Amino acid sequence: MSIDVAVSAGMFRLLGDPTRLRILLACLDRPRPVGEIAEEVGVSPSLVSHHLRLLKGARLVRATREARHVFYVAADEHVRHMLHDVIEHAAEDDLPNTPDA
Amino acid sequence: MSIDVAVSAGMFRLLGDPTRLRILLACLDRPRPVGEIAEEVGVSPSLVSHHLRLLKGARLVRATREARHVFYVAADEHVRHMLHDVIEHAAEDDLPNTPDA
DNA sequence: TAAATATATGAACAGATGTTCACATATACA
DNA sequence: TGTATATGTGAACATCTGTTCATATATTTA
Repeated sequence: MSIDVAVSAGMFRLLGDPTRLRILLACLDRPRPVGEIAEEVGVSPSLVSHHLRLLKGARLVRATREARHVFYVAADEHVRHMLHDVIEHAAEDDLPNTPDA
Repeated sequence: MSIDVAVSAGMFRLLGDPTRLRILLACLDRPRPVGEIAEEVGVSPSLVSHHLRLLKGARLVRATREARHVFYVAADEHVRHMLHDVIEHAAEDDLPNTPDA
């Protein structure tokens, strides 16, 4: 009945790389081909492919082949919601109440 | 107006280590002293201290000194909510629909 | 089949990261 | 002050991880 910390930490670790997080954000709302993601994020298609493989392995994205292109999307609403949530937290400006250094 | 990906990724990276995640979970609901956390997680107080410093630096926990002990708690409801959310996602059993390897 | 486009993969390297250990600091009490 | 308890810190080390580069696979069209 205990929480599977390893699995949760694994997910967090994947989201912990800025490049990989940008890649996931790039295909958060609609399916997008690897090349397009690579352009938007500003890295090589090869690197995007590497990262997408990890994200797919963790079920954070789904892949769909269509002709020469492979489209990737965030796996489900849960992923979208989670991402939205943390981004919101990160967006909070530094509060003035920081008592101790 | 763009998302601060670096900050979000930084938070995720911190949560991405199993030991550190366990430490945060140990003081998620109520303030707890370092030694107690160390015992529960099963690691040295030194290591707990190292990790708590990082968590504190990211405002994921708050520290309160009380006599010889220093109590740590999850910083706010946002952190608690976020953690709860992802753990829930991780708890989802492997779905049977895994089309392609 | 051959060529072109799109994506995937493996090896290799540099840099980051978690852990340990020894020691330092802080607080309380005799 | 001196001792005991609780926590913090720095260096050192082994391991992990992101990135690059070359190359392989897949798909379409000529």
